[in-house]
Amino acid sequence: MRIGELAERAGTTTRALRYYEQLGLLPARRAGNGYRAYDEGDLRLLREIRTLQDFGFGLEETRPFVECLRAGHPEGDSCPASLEVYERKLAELDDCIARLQDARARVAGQFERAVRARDDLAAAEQSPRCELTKE
Amino acid sequence: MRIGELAERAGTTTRALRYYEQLGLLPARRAGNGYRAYDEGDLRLLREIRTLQDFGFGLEETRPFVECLRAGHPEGDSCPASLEVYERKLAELDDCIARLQDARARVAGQFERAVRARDDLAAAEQSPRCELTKE
DNA sequence: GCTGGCGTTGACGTGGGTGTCAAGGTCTAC
DNA sequence: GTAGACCTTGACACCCACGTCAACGCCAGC
Repeated sequence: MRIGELAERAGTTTRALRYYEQLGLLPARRAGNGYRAYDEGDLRLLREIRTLQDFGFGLEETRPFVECLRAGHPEGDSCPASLEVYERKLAELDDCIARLQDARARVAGQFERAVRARDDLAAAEQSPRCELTKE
Repeated sequence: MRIGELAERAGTTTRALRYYEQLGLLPARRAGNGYRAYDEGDLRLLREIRTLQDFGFGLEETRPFVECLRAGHPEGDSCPASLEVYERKLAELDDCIARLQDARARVAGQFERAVRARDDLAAAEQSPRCELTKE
């Protein structure tokens, strides 16, 4: 299988595959003419990479999973190193979510305060009868 | 006030201030020698920028707030354009949080499945008495 | 033999907010 | 006058996962 076919079957691009090879993540054998040659195992590895990326993993974080599969294990997450990446990722996600929720709360607070200020001002301008009732 | 003093008082760097000027976000007057000259009003604008950045706003998103202040309003969020940015940001944060929570759930699911698989395998290896009891 | 569709490598661009360096000008203090 | 702290502009570096383009090689079909 050549690069174009693999890219299509995995739903990615040839550019990405060349990049993965450059990182040493998905090295390819070469045919006699210099073309990259892939097999079904590579497709499996590539699908593992894409799935993890979809979860928000960086490419380097997918490496333990790929190497685990390449070592012959049934799943990419059958190895301790992969489980550690899961744990690190969960902690990272929790931290990120917490920070975003904090930011959201602060922005919401500012927004509500600003809206109240605007409405108060509008009310004051619309009813200067307060002045009249005082007089 | 020159650039170094303003940067220090706002807790940022001269590099950032030059960048903001390049964006037209915080233009500076020039002294006779070509040095940038800032006043207290600029410090106020800069603090607005830093506060919003702290909330996760991009620099372009701070522009309506800065222009609102520069137009003489008491707060950066006294203008409708600023309120719109708040609303857009809240929607964006909600969307981002939801996607992260979804990713977190999926990773957690994978993690738990992988741990169970590992433990099942360990249990099977540790007690091959099943074989003996069969015989 | 020629066209078109594959493949190859290499290099630069993207975005955001700076860090850092180079090569110089300006001001203050001694 | 000179050292040192400040300022100026301009330019390149960073991160990440590629997109895009250039200039070329390989191969199948007509």
